[in-house]
Amino acid sequence: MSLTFDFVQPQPEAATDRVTLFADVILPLPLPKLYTYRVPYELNDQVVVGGRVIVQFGAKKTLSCIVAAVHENPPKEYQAKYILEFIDDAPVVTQPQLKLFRWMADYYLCTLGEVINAALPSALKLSSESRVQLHPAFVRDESPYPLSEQEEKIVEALSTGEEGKSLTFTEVGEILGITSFHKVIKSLMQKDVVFLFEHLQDKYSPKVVKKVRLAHHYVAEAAVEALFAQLASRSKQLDVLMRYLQKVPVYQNEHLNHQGIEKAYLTSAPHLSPSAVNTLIKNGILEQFDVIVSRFPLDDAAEANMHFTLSEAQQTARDDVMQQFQEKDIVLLHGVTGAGKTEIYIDLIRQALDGGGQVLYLLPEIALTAQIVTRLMRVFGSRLGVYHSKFSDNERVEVWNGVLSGRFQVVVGVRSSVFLPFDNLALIIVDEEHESSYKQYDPAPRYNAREVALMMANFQGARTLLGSATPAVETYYQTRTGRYGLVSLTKRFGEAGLPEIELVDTRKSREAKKMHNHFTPELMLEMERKLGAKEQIILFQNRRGYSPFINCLDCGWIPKCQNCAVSLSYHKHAHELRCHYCGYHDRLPVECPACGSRNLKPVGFGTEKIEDDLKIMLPEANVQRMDLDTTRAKNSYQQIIADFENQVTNVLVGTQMVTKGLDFANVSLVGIINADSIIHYPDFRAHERAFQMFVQVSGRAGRKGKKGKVIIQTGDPQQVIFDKVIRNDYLEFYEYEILQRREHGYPPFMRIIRLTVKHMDQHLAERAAILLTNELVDRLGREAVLGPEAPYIFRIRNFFLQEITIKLSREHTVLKQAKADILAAINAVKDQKDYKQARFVADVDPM
DNA sequence: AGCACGCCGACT
DNA sequence: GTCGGCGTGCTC
Repeated sequence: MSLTFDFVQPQPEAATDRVTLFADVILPLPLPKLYTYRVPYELNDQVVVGGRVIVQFGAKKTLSCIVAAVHENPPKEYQAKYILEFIDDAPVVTQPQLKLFRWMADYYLCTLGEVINAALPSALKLSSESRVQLHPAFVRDESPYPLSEQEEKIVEALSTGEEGKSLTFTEVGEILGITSFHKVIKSLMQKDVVFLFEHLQDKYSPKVVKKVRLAHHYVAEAAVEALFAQLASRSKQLDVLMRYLQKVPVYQNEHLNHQGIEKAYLTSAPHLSPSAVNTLIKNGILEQFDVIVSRFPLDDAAEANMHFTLSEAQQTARDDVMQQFQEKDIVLLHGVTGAGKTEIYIDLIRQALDGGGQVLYLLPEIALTAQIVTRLMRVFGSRLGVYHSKFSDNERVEVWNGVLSGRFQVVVGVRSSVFLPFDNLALIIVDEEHESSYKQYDPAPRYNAREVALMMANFQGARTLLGSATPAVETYYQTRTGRYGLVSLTKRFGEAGLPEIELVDTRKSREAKKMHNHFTPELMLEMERKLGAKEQIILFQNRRGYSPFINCLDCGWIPKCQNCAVSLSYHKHAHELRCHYCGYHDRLPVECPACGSRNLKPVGFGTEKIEDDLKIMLPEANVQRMDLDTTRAKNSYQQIIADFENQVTNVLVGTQMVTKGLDFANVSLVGIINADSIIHYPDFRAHERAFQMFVQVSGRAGRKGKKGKVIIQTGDPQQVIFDKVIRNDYLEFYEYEILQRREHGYPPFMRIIRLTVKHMDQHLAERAAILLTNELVDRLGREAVLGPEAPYIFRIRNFFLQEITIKLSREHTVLKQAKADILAAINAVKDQKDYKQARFVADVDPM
């Protein structure tokens, strides 16, 4: 498939309206190619590449889609349908984005439609089933924007009837009696009159801030003066008024008044009295109103008021990065945890902004906390946009449009922020670049945001700074080949020493019958000691739930998931058995369904059991658990962090979540309950992941000058990896690991593409996989294709799985041809009628 | 992804 | 004899 994105500018000459234009359009569907629609003559000047149009697709569907190219070549085999409506007069997807999206579709073996689908917030997708609702902050007749007659009609329709009434787009069209109603909806959304109705909306309670502004009849200059005269003897009220005018100079620009000011601001200085403010409101001089704000405060005043100074080491590192950017586009900042990388980032961001460019700061989801956002807000104020997956769709659109309009020059965000419409990037920062959560797995595109960021920087001539305490082996390798620059920061900020790491042999303790549940005497003793000293503890156990399975002691029966080939995990709190792969859950049976015995015993342990045991063994401690189960609700994550920060809780038990980006000053002990399950994972990256995990958790121990302690429980303390963890010797770990990778032909020396064949019928899944393997071998050669093989968990959601691993050399030409071959091989199998129901998933660079 | 068209089982 | 099951193919 070849796509062109060349924008054929409609000619401004008189002949324009004679030209027949066609638009190639990206439909938000997993279709392998673009579709061509015809532009109505009279609307030739309205086509915009990157703008949205509404088209009829198939017999029944009208869809909004993105114009990818405009040209004059009528399709030969079919009659193009007309575009029904143009929504945008400026692109919502920019040219650089289209280029990037096309690269993503090619590289990750998916369709452009899938990329667009993942990229656009659904509010920009406008399907005809979408619904709109009056914006909670909208007050009739008080809108700052004039409404057209049509817009008034919709407001009328939405405000008659019960609170929170909503209309579908189709209904809006019916009310207006026109088919081109999308522009009206877009305009209403822009004016904050309506917003997209989301089904989850009831869960979303917007944060409301009380604001005040001058009543409108006082806004004119003469009126303000009269007001001063009127209040001459009320000094308290004058103070308030002065402060308001200082902040909102309505005498310079009357329109400033509409936005008003936070009520709290008027009472924030000691000489100001809240009662004076209330009196002014009561007398109708000020008026109070509510505004819905996003979770993170925008504060213009905070701008540039944070002039922290970098330590000497930080300055050196910063200068070094700058130096290397002269020659290299990509630099790795390898800094131990707690070395103060964030300050360096902030400094570099500031410089990039001063140069007039945009900045993207990527963080893994769990590291994008209120802590870091508040800190960045303080420096960058309203120029900072925040893109987080927990935000509502409307908030995401706000960031999207803010980037387009130039309102947001810096965005701090998660994986999906690589989709935002940047067109002038100067710097991208990928913090914790080794994190596997940068890789999206489930719906296509199965992209790695780090790699996409690098490509985006390449397209836009930006520099990329990768940051990590434990860089991915692939990344570090690139510093060795000289492709990436390298800057190392080895000292912890504030001279806090690295924690002391102790290995404890669980096998010995178990043999000596000294284990207290899953705790060695050493860990128990240390916990008691730290609690006595009023210090805090983090315990890491990489498995949620109470126990990974239940076992009948009499007949050996183990409950299994009915959809997947896994045992069901026991969740004691919910009193349930759950499948961690498909979400199936059931009540815990009272007796064994196989033999009727009541001897059902949990085997193994997860975070929930650790929490439970601790509550009994250390009754005086306040234990909190942090894992997927306790953080599902919207604010629970923040709550757990806050409680631990404020030392309401003493012990935090958690999964991976506790290892990332959280700084707690009072933590002096970190315990890894079971290191072995992490090391012995059947995957070539197991050692790397283990090393990263251990070093990252250890980094949580001991900050602010205190030396922390880490206890690692393992059945085999002799394993080579521990030695490197204890000495925190990344380099030694790297040298060891890179040898393995070279020897066994893994990344960074080879590129891996994993194909998964899925079928409801086990036999057909196997047959299809064998057939596909043969097709692949024919095209790529025997040595490039491994498998097929049933994965460890060979059945998920009722689909039997077969995996084929393809190893390719990293040369671009090889890769390009190989991908074409892979697609051809898949199609060759798909076309056989026996395998019509087989599904094929390609994962490029799997993690 | 949807949605229509089409060919085989249990019902008025 | 039909209604409807979902398997297959198409949508500019």
